[in-house]
Amino acid sequence: MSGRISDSTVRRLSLYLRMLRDLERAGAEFVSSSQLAEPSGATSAQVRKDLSHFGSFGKRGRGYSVEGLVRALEEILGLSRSWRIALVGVGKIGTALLGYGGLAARGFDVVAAFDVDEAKVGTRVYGLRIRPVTDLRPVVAACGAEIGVVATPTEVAAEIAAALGRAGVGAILNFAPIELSEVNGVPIRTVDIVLELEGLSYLMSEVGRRTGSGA
Amino acid sequence: MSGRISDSTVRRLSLYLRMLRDLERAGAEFVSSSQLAEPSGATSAQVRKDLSHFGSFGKRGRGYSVEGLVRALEEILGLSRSWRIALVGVGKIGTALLGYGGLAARGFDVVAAFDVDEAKVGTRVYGLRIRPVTDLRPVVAACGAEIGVVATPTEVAAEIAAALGRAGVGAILNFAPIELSEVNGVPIRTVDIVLELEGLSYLMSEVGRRTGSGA
DNA sequence: CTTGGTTTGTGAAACCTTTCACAAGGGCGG
DNA sequence: CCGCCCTTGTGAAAGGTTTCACAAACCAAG
Repeated sequence: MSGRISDSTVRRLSLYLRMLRDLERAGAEFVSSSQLAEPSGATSAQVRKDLSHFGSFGKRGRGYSVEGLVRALEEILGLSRSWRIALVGVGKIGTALLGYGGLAARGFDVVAAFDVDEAKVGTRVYGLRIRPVTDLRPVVAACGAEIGVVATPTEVAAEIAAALGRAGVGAILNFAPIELSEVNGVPIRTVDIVLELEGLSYLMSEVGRRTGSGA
Repeated sequence: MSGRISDSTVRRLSLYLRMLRDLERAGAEFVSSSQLAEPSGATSAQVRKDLSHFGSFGKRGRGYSVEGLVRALEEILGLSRSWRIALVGVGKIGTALLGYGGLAARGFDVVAAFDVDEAKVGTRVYGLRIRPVTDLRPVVAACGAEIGVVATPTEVAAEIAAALGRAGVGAILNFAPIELSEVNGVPIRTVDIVLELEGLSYLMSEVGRRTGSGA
């Protein structure tokens, strides 16, 4: 058990947890690895292997206790607590995030928002007062945000990420289309919509090449 | 050469292309695999291996012609043309996408937008008229959209994705926090912000466990 | 208590991706 | 034309992830 856990495993654990919470709400007592596997497109063996990295949670012949596994996965994923988010950049994406209730519902609270635009600073967006980026460090420290979100133009994304790291966040989620390298052990994950679209573009073109020229 | 190309390879190709375009704008003539590798966090060997799946683009001793490789990658990724997008769901994320100039700038044009909300239907958002979802099939067919974007609530995401598939799109980008399985050979890629945050939550908790209890 | 049906946990095998290391090729100065 | 230096393209090795397959364990019924 244990060792270094791959991103794909962690990703699947989140998906299992989602399904488990649905099952819990529906009043299910036990669930098998094959039931758990279906919605995430995994196999039952994969579910068992994923869980086995962290311990032994099931009963042979019976499956997993829904409630028990929910608690275990919340513990593993760090979701038995809530996290505070500092958002930098209240443009289109930033605003969409502030208005997205799904975050708070899952334990991710945006507790501070920053922008350079003086016209925005001081106003309230979905109830949260926008602060000037110049106050980033003290405000992040004061409100104890653990996660920084970069929703700025590409040009300043790296700089802002570094500033968030210095301000003390433990992880960063980046929406700018640029690959940021982790600084000071602060992991950075990038959500890059254009990259996803380009991936789809490749797949569609590949099909064309395959069926088109292969005839 | 060729065969099945992995997602990670395609992803990196996009990143190489980005850097190459920057280099082209800056007037560079040639680039080496190691220069190309740096911004995407890859190694020079990986760059060469990635490219080798599609052919032989470099000159030994010299590197790759920037312009030549830009054209080659655009061809490979299907980016020497532009793509038409049909957006379903003009809520917060949908609106942010409509306003995001970065899409059109990179050849992804949103040509149709749909919503169920009658208050929104008929209005214009960033210049685009919102259509009722009931018109999805004919409108998508008429405007020839190749990519569908699902930006609806989770509950209807699967249904909308299926409808987009039937309407004739070749690929789907999904923003709802649900794993959708590809239907009819239409690939679906999901951008799941909560999943990313949970991944970061895991990493932060892991560090805590490692340093905290390992003492 | 024993038998039978079921499902976990897990080594081993298969598969896939990344890294290594070097021969082959190309340009340039002399 | 020659020799030197540089960088590609690529088999082979290493490393990682997924799938397989089965013994061990559990429950329920008789």
